[in-house]
Parts: sequence; C-alpha cells; structure tokens
Amino acid sequence: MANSQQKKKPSKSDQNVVPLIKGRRATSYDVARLAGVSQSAVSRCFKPGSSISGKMRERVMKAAKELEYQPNAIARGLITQRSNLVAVLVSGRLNLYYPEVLFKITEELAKAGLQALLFTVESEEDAESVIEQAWQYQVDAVISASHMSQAQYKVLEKRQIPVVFFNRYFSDHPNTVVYCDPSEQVHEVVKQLKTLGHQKAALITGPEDNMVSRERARMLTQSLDEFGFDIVHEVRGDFTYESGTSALQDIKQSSSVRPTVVMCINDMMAMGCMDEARSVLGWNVPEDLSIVSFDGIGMSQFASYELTTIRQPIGRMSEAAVRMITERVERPDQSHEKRVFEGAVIQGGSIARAPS
Amino acid sequence: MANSQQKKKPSKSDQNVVPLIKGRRATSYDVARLAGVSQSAVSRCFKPGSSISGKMRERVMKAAKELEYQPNAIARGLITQRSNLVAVLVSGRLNLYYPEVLFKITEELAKAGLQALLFTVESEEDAESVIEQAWQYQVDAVISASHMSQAQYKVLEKRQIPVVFFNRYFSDHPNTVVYCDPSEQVHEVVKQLKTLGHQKAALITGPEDNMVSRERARMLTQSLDEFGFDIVHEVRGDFTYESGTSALQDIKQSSSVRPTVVMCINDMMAMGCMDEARSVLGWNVPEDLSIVSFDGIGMSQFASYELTTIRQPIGRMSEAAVRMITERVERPDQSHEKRVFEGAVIQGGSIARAPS
DNA sequence: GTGAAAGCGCTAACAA
DNA sequence: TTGTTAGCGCTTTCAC
Repeated sequence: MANSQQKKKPSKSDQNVVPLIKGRRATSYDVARLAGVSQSAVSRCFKPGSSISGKMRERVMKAAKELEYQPNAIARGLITQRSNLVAVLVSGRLNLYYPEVLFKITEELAKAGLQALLFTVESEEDAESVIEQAWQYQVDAVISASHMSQAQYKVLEKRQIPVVFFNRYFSDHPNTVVYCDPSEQVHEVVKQLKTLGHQKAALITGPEDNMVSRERARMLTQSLDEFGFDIVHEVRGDFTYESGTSALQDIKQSSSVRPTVVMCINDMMAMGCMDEARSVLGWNVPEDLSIVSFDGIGMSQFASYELTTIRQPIGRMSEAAVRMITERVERPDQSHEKRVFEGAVIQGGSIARAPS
Repeated sequence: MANSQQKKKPSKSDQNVVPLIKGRRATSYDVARLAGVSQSAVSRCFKPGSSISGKMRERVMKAAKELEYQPNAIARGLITQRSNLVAVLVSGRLNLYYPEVLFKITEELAKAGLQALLFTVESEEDAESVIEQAWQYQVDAVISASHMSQAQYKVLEKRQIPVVFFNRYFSDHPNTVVYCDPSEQVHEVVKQLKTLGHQKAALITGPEDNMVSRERARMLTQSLDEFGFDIVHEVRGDFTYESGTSALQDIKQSSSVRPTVVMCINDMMAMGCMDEARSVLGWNVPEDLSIVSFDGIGMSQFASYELTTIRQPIGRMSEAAVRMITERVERPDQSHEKRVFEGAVIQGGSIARAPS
C-alpha cells in the first residue's frame, strides 16, 4: 500500500525493470519501454495533430491501454504553461441564481476541454485570497460572477490572466464582459404596469456595492419616473429570500402610502416578498399587490410563485463567457470585448390591475 | 504581450540578467537571485515548518513580495505527488439539493487547503469520462455525490485514489461513506401520520438505479407496513419539481382510491406535488392531502411550502466528508469507514389530520 | 517520422 | 541553517 514514497526512477538505461509497481501510475516512459519506442513518441501520440505513423500510434496505444496510461495534465501544464484550469468565482449566498450559472458554465468549460476550479467568494477579503489561490494554481483564466474590486482586477490584469466578468463590469476601466441588459424589458414592464393603473411603487434593491443591483435600480427608477410613478419607498436587501420578507415588512411599516407594486432586484427577494405578503400580511398577490423582479431562475416559475420577471439568457451568456475565455487563452493580446444580451420578460402571474 | 513563448531560462550561472520580463511570472530562481540566496532557500521559506533563520526568511520574503512571487502549485504538485485538488462530482442540476452540498463541501475543502475541481455528472457515461479527467489532473481524492457504478469505483480504487461517497455506497464492496440514515425519522413521521388518522399513502420515488431513492422507499414501505397503511400507488419521478407535478397527476389518475398522504423521496418533487395539488387539482394541502419528504433544502421552508421533511445535516456531513478525505490523503492505507448521521424531522405545515 | 536531450518550477535528500 | 543536486512527467526543439 503505502508505496507512494518509493523512488522508482525509470530511466532509459533502466531497460528490463520490473513491470509496474502496483499503485504507481504509469508514465510515458513506462509506455515507451513496453512499446519499445522512445518516450517522445508516446508524447506525440497523445498530442492531436502531430505527425506520427499509423503503426507507431497503434503500438503505443496498445501499450498505453495495457498500462492504463493517461498523460499527466499537471506535468503537461508545467511545460506548456497552460493548466487548462479556469477559476470560477461565484457567491455561495443563498441566491439560487448562482448555482444555475455555475453549472452552465462548468458544462461549457468541459466542452471546451477546460476544468472549473471552483471558488466561493462571500466578501471582498475572500476575493483577495481566492485570487492568490487561483494564481498559485496557474489558472489560465478567471470567470467572475462574484464580487471583485477594481484593485483586485488590476492584479489579475497585471499578471496577464484573462478575466471575464459575468454580469458585472467596471465602466471606467477596460474589461471583458458578458452582460444582460434588461433596460428594454424594464421599460416594457413599467409601461405595462402603468397601463394596469399602477402609480405607487416600492423598490427592493440589493447591496449598495453591487453593480447589478445598482444598474437594475437605476433602470427601474428611470422608467418609473418616465411614467410618472411615485416611488413610495426603497429598501435595501441582500439578495436572499429572508431579506425579501423583511423588506416587505419594512415597506409596510415605514411608508404612509401603500404601494400597489413592489419591484425586486432579484427573484429570491421577490419570492420572500410574495410569501410575506400572502402568508403574513394577508395581502393577495397579485390582486392587492403586484410584484416584479429579475433573473428568471428556475424556481421563480414554480406554481406557487409564477413571478413576472425579467429573465437573463443564462445559457447563452455562459456559452459566450466560455468562448471569450478560450479566445483570450489562445491569444492573450485579444482586445477587450463586452457582449450584451437582451433580457426577456416572463409574463408570470404576479402582476394585475392595480387595486382601487 | 504575446511573450508567453519566450524562453528565458534563469540559471544560477545567469547572474546579472535583466530584471523581470514584464508578463513572465517570477519563479523561485528569480526570487533567489534578487535576495542573493539559493533557490532552495526560497522554497523552504514557503514551506511551513522548515528550519530557516529569521533574517533569511526576511530577505527572501522581501524579494518575493517585490516580485509578487507565489509558489507554483502545479510544479509543487508534480514533485510532491500531491495536487491538493479534489474532484467533486455532483449531478442533478434541477435538484437544488446539490448546490447546497457543493457549496458546503467547497468551503470545507478550502479550509483544509484543498481546491475543488468541479465535475457535473448527468449520466453514467459522464461519470466514465469525468473519472478519466480527474485522473489526468492527478486529483488527490474524489468526493462523489453523483452517480457512480461499481466498475467505475473499482477503477478509482485500483488507482489508489481515495473516494468518499456522499449519501450513497455499495453494500457489497468496502468503501468510505458519509451517509444520512433517516430510518428513525421515517418511523417517527409515519407513526405521527397514523395518529393523525392517515391510512392510505402514495409514494413518489426516484430513479430505480438510485440508491438514496431505493433506501428511502424501502424505509417508507417498511414503516407504512408496520403501521398498517395501504400503499395505494407508487410512482417513479426523477427528483425534479416537474416530475413531482406529473407524479401527482399520475396518482390521481391511476389509483381508484385517493391517498390522504403522499410521501416524496425528496423535497423538489414534494414541492412540485404540493403545487400541483393546490394550483391544478384544487386540493388543499395539508387539509385534503398531507405531504412528507426528504432533504430539508433551504427552499423547502419557504412560506409557500413549509414542508414537513426529514432533514439531512448537510453541514456536518460535508465537514465529515472533507475530514475523511484529508485523513486518507495523508495516509492512503487508512481503512474504510462509514459515518452515519441521523436525520431530523422538520415539522413543517404540510401534514394534518386525515380528511374523513 | 523518430529519438536524444533540454528543461518547465519546484521539493527534498544530501553535504557542507 | 544553507547550498548543491537530482529529478517529478511531460513537451519540444533539433538532429538524423
């Protein structure tokens, strides 16, 4: 068993050595010896597109199969300066938007022959150490769907590690981004609400330092203004279900005027809000209160919620993110790029004519 | 820019070479040269617990900081035969149980200085290729919360890669496992249902090849028998919300007798079931129909659902899984172990006295 | 098309 | 305590 310590060096002078010590993994030397060829021939066999004769390939592959040989990706990475590892940074928060994104991205990475090295980032300090970790592991690139400060980004930039931001970016610094711009849909929804007779809205936003939240809030405010809405109250949540419930309580308590519609920056909070309205405050949704939100995560369409929400095309965004990654890994001098996708309104059942 | 190709070999004979080519990352040689010490001294400085003098450490660290040096984990892995990478295999994108487990495990791994290499496994063929991938990346261990056949496990075993199964195991083959045994709680809940006057139950199970599902179904059946229940129908789902909805339709259609309680193998299906009952069939839950399930995922306690469910202690299980991993990475000859955690009944609001 | 040899960046035995 | 040296397993010129 504990033979991982053994020093068994297979050198070319070491011709008729014992087969393979059980438990030690076969190297290209082992395969070469068994096949009676040079080690570099073995290497070539496993590199697509190298010039090699048919019978050589056959002999090598036979030996490889026998020894269960698979090239060592770590060693390969050392020499090629390419680890094929991509750091994926997500927030582990209870916002179920992240798992959806994470799984999609991982899948796309796998298709491109890349591995996802997963990092959960909760705070800015986390991001700090995560970036160092990723750097130690020689990741070829970083996909960030979590918080990252500009200073932290600059570290990565200086180290020439391609970074793709997922749904966030720095407006005053060039960077590569996939982004969902829901402004069109926000306009559309607000207009629809106006038509339905709404006029008093409340907002549930996210943390101040979060760009997605800021942007969405800005768009909402702008459209609401445009259509002459009163914003009776604005509460800050933290993207979680729980913060949605307490936000609605807050709205009820602190605003003298009751809103007819609550606009939430993400689905999770909207669900909290909806549940609080129905189960605790006894307000019917959408009859007494309309609710609108963003993301379009899977569970937002469960029959208990059926949110009217502005969906992000997560699948296409993930695909784009990975493509941008691969392009930049191939050609590090590739210029920055921002790919913007439109949102899409999911007409759920959470809005109705304003109560009179 | 595209200077990743440059060959700039820093050898000790290469004393007064240009500073650092911009973009090339600093190696221990660079640090050694700048600090005027040997390369191995640098290496030692970054290995905790090596004997080194204070002023040496200081000098090296100063140079390291200046060059933003961080040891190359890939190169280290090559020589130490330890990548510090752990493959985490999860599946069931649509079952929100997995993200919870995944994030917890990743966090625990990070605490132990290990990195999660994420693999999503949807089918048995996936598992096949994932195992090869993981092997290529020299992962130190595997945590499997997804499907894996015994043959596949044996491959890993033969290669001496420690595997910890999360909530599944092979009964006819030794393996290391964290497991949640809810039998006690199943008994408790069924007894409670009996007390509430229930007698006709339906079961919604998972895929036949899934052990968790089989086990839970077995326990349910056993307890139901014990308390003299009639099992009026049994449907197979696939762990998703949608399959929960259609399962209930199935139950309604195919059983002549209407059950007073539906027992679901996991929360997601229970939520689908509940929504279908309420929104489509117009049955009140729990007044007309009680629902019971397993897992205790976060959203099962949202106000719209408040499932009565048997919770798994995911936090403690993840902790245990990672501990078992680290132990086995340290000492590969460590014997197999099975750590079994009790479930816990969450008394939600999805069960009530049986309708008469 | 194939083999020899150099080295990717690091750790660890061994000497000093 | 420090430096020297030999590789970890692989890719990649460079000859042949």
